[in-house]
Amino acid sequence: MHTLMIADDHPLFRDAIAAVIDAGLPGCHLLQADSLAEALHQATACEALDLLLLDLGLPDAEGLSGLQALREALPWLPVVIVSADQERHTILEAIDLGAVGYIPKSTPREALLAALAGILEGRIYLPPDIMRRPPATRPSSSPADLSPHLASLTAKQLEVLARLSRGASNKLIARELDIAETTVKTHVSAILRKLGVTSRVQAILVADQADLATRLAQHRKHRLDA
Amino acid sequence: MHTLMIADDHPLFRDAIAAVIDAGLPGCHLLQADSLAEALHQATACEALDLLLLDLGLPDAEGLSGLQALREALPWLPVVIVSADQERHTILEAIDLGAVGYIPKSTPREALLAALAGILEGRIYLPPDIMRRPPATRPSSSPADLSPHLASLTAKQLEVLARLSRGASNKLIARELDIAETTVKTHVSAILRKLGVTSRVQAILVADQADLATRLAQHRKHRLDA
DNA sequence: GATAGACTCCTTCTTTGGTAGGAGGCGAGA
DNA sequence: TCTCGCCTCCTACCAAAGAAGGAGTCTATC
Repeated sequence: MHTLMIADDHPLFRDAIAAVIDAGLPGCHLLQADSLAEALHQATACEALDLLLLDLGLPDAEGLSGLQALREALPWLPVVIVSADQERHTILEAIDLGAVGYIPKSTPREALLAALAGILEGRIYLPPDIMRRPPATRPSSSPADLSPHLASLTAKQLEVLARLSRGASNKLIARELDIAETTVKTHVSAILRKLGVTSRVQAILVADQADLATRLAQHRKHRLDA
Repeated sequence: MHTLMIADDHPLFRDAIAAVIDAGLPGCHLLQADSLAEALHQATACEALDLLLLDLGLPDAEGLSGLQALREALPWLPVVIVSADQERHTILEAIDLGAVGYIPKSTPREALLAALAGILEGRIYLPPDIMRRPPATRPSSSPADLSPHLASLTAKQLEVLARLSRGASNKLIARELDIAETTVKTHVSAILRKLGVTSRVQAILVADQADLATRLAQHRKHRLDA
C-alpha cells in the first residue's frame, strides 16, 4: 500500500502515531527517523516513500528550516507537518514552503486518520478549527510613513507598480489591466516622477524597500472604509 | 439542507455553477449576487447562509479586497474563493484572510463538488495540483544550487549583474567598469540568455532570489584562492 | 456650475535596451 | 602549437521605454 515515514525525536510519540496509523490505515509500511539528517538519509535511499510526517522541533532543525531543507533536497517528497504549534502564521508558512498539510498534535485520532487519508489521495489538509477562526487582528497600519513617495501614488499607479515589480513589460501590463499601452506609459511616467527616479528598475527597488504589498492592502482597506 | 450564495458578475458563470451544484448537491438552496454590495446585502438578510462562493473580479471589489471586506463585516460567514487566478500567492493570501477554500475556475466539476462537500463538512480546500508544486520563487540560502543558471555566469557577468541589480543603466555600467557600452550589452545579453529571461528587470528578480551578494563573494574568494 | 484630480488615449520624438553577427586579443590546457 | 572560452569591441537593426504635449470623460467637491 503506502510507505510513510515519521520524523520525530520522541520515540514515544513515534510509537503512538505509528499505532494509530497501523490501526487506521492497515497495510502501510512505516519508517521512523529521530532527526532531520536521518530522515534525509532514509528518504534518499527509499524511492517508494509516499509521505513524510515531519515534527517541528527536531534537534537538528529549528522550526521550519527542516521543512525548507527537505523541500530543496527532495522536492518530489510530500511532507506533512505534525506539530504542537497551532499558530496560524506557522501553518501558512509551512504551506507556503510546500508542505501538503499541517496536523496539530492535539488532533483527535479519527481526524488525524482522515487527514492522512486525504493527503495520500492528493488533497491538502489544514486544521479547520484553527484556520476558520478569523485572523487575530493583525497589527495593521503603520502610522509613520517612511516613504511619503509611495503614499502619494494613486490606486491605479500602485496596480501598475505591482506589475512592474514582477518584471512585466508595458505591453503585458496593458493586457492585464485591459488598458492601452500608452496609458500604461502615462502611469509609469507618473510613478517615476513621484518616486523621484528615472527608470522602472529603480522604481522597483524603491517599491520593494517599502514593502509594496502591505501598502496595496492598506489602500484597498482605505477604499472600503470610505 | 444547505444554503449557498454565488457572487459573480457573469450571469452565465453563475448559472453554470448553479447547475453543477443542483446536480451534485441536490436540495441545496442557492442565492445569487452580481456584486459585492449585493452579496453583503443578501448575506446580512439571510441568517441561514452556510457558504458564500466569491469570485475575484467583481466590479465593486478588486482582487482580495472583497474577501477582506466580507470577513470584517460578516466574520461568521464561511467564504470560498472561486477564481481564474491560479497564483500560489493569491491562494495563500486568501486563506490568510480567512477564506475556507480556494477553487480555481478550471477545476473539473467532480473535484468542485467534492471540494464544496468537504468545505460544508468543515474542512479547508486548497487546489492540490497548484499547492503541491514547489514554490516557484524562494530565497534559498542552501549550499545546494537550485539555480544552475546563476552558477554558469562568468565573473564579469556577475559584476554586470550586480550593477543591474542596483538599477544602473548600460551606460553607467560601462563607465563604472571602464569598458564600452557595446561590451556591456554583450554581457547583458549573455546574462539574459543564461538566466532564461527576456529583460533586465526579470534578470534582477532572478538574481536577488538567489542572493547575488553571496555568490559574488564566493566567486571572488575562488579567484583569490587560485 | 465651476474646479480639480484621476483615468483614459493619442501623436511625436529621443533614448535606452536588446539581438545578430563578426572579429581580434589573451590565457589555460590538450 | 592549437584550440577553446572569455573579454573586448564593432556595425546594423529593431523593439521597448520614457518624455512632452494635448485632449476627452467622469467623479467628487466647492
